[in-house]
Amino acid sequence: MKLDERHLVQLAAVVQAGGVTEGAAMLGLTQPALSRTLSMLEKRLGEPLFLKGRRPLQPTPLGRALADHGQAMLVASRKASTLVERFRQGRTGVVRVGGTPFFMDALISGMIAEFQNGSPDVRIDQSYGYLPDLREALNADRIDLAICPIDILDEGSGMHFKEILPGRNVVACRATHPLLLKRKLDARELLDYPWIAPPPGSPLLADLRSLALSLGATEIKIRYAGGSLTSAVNYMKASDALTVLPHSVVFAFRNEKAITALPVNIPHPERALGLLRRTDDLRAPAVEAFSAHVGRSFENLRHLIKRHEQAIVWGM
Amino acid sequence: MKLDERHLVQLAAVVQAGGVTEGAAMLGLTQPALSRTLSMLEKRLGEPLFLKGRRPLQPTPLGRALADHGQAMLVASRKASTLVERFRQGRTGVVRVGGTPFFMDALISGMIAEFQNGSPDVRIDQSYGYLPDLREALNADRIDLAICPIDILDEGSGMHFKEILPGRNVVACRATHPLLLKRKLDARELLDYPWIAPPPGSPLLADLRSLALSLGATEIKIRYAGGSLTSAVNYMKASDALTVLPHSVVFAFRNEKAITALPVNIPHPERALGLLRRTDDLRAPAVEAFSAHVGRSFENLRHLIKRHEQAIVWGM
DNA sequence: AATTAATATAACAATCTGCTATGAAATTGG
DNA sequence: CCAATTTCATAGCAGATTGTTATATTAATT
Repeated sequence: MKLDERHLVQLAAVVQAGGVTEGAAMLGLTQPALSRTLSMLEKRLGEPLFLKGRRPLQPTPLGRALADHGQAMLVASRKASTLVERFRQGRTGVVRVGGTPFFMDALISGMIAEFQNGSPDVRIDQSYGYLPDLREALNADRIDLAICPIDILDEGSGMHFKEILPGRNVVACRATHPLLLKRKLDARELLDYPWIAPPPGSPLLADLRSLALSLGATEIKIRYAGGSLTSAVNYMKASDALTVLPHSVVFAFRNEKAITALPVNIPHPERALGLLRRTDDLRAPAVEAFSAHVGRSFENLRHLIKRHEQAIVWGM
Repeated sequence: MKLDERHLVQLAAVVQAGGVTEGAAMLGLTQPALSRTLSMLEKRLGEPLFLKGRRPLQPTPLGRALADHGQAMLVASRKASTLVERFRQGRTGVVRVGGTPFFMDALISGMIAEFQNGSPDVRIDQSYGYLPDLREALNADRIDLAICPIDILDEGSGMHFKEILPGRNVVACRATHPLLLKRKLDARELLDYPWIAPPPGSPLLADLRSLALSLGATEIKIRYAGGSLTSAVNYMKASDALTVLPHSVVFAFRNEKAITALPVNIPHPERALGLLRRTDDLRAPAVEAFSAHVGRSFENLRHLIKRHEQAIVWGM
């Protein structure tokens, strides 16, 4: 005997509400609609679901038992409804985000935490990679969103890119670095210190090379390579080593007062940090919401940086 | 967003089966029917439920989550179906049975246990009463079935009566009663011993009075009254007291060898034990099954009694 | 590139759903 | 005990939904 799920739900509503009229109200139906469903059910089952001629409507044992199952369905139905609702608002779901390690570690991880304060039911799956990997991952639908620096010319090819922070690199060092004491800093003095190489594949590695080139050096003293951001920072804290980092990454460490940027201008790349997504992706709302959050966070960050720099200037 | 329960069930089937075609088979539908349901769901939700252009069909996170709820409904639906099935076969449900205390305690309770060995999901609610109460309870739908002795003339009035055992009373005593030793027993000797009165309201009480009358006694020595069957039997075991009991009740105690019937014939009442039900009751299958079981059990009992008596005769 | 298997679409008949209007029955209050 | 009121049942109808078969697309396989 196959039973229509809807019928059981309606039965449950009637039993729970204690009457056809109230049950109908609970479901947003009219009373005759429900009444008919009950009649049909009873006719098909060949068994009464309610004691006839008694008014507070009283279910038979069978009626009550079936209503229990209907209740389970009703509950599942409600859960499904709220699930959809929340999903639509981007308040539930999964966002698979990939990005370059330094940005992810220094900035995005914190933004994820903030985002989840407001949307605790959105899970974030983070992965690391550089542009080619991320592009590939997007195309293979292994991630929904990539956060990475991209050469500004590099567009098209089924991807949508949204710039969230202009590219700007600095030379980072520990806050107690000897070069910071100099009145006027000659860029060529940088070559006297050991360097930390950014991870292979990182655009920063290319930036470091072009920096060296612009300083007229054929070679720089790479002392340490392959470490994550935390490793690089820790290494810097304990040495006079220098490295090239995005300004925003150094800025993110400002409160620790352990590392800082040297006051030298270095060529800034024709590159900007941004959000990369497939254009044909039917963006899930949670992805949309997270992207918007990241966008807003970086906007705040830009303002923070601007105010911070003005303060520095005033302070000088 | 209200979702059609049926749609979620279908979604669950597709996700569980891993494909539209197999999901359709699982539900006993055709593939296009399911396919359309999925399209409609996606259109209404505005969200994809499956990754497009991938085969084996793979659900999106939302699709999977909704399918989980659908699965819950599917489970509830199946349970409801088997519930109905079993209910129809009388293998589940509630039977409210009322009866006279002695028969219930001596015979019916055991039959209930036997019945439930085959139908463990049928609950039996037992209550006690004599004919007027039972009639009333049947009419008020407090019980489904009454088991009690009824005067054979007494019929009609919206009730259906099925005789299951002819009325036959005996005088019961303990197995070691002195009267059992007599070669020839004069009925008037019964008056020399103390008696246990059946409970007030019991037809046995009337039978006891008419017995006394037939023995020419104006009065009999009532020593004990008001006890249940167990009490009466225990009292008998420890004394020379006599009482009037239905033969079948005494027979039910035959294995204990503690009480027995005196070999005297006493007037048997124009009364029979039977099943009483309302004629207009849309007999639930469980009630039907239980009634049938009780009927069969008493039939067995009749044969048992017959064989037992023949054995006794041969043994004499 | 051809074949195969699976999914999507189309068209149509039957059913079902919901509604409004109205009748019947049971409870409530005098 | 009867009238008023509330609640449930029934009827009729328009529109939505369901299922079917036949056929077109699409992805995987060889």
